[in-house]
Amino acid sequence: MSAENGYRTRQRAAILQYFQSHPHAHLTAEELCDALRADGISVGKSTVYRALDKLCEAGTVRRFTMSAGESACYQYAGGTKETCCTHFHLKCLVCGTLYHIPCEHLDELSTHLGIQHNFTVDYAKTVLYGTCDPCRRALLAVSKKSET
Amino acid sequence: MSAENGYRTRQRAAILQYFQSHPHAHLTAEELCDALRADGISVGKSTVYRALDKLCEAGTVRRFTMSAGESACYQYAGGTKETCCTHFHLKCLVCGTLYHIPCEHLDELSTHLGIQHNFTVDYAKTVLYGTCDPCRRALLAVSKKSET
DNA sequence: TTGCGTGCAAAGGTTTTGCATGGCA
DNA sequence: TGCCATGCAAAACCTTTGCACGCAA
Repeated sequence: MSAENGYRTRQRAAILQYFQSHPHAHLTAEELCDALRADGISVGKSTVYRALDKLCEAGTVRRFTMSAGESACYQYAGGTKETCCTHFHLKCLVCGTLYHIPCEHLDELSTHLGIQHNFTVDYAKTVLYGTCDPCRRALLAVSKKSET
Repeated sequence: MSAENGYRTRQRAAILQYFQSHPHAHLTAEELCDALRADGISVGKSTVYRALDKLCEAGTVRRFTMSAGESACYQYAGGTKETCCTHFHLKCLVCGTLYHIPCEHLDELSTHLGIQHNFTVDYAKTVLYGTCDPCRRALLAVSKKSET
């Protein structure tokens, strides 16, 4: 369709470069704005949103939505679409950490869904929510404390 | 904690009854508002939000978040907490339909994640996104058409 | 009678849009 | 030169909150 993504500007280059040098960062539009400013490159908020939209369309960046009303988080999806599109993501609801899980079991799941349920899972948009090990332990510790 | 959910009012009764008579509906707060008005029961928007919050807390209703900026969707979760908390949900990104998939394969998945990856999946908050069969076919048809 | 529930309006937050200017090609 | 990108401000959007009044218990 459109191999051309438009003009190459200072702002877009900065945003792309930020993601490339922080491939595991997942941050909101505002946080990205701040990070860029910290790097000495001031970019308007609207520009950040517009650039993120384009990057999402191109598949370069992925957008995660937690709960409505909160900011969406963006993360680098790799130059090649394979980096984060061939495995599932686990997001801890407590600490917010995003875990990348390339696992055969999960591949089987999507195959199963495709064959048995006629549903094509979009790895790029799907995030499994739950609680990671460190946080579960921490929660248990807290709940024991409060049992006075 | 609180077996008592407060007063029983005309508005709350109407909302609960709506969900009970439309157990598979998943709609936004605004849509619920409109549906109630159509039934002859006018309920203020804030009241709907407040009631939905309570129902979510109680586990009677679940809240789905699609993408940031869009409205959250609410759906009846049944009187017993088990109805929708023991299986996964598939949401079609094209038509928006929510599919309930109680499937052994998916149970295995969560067991696997718990044992192998120390991650506790929250069924209530996790939705797998993708494309359902009818929509995939429709998309294929469209893309063939545009190949002039 | 007490105090929660309601509804309106206003505030809060994130994201989008309009428009004049600036920069890429 | 032409056109897209930028950035500011304002708008749009969903949701929450403040406050006076009404209704359940």
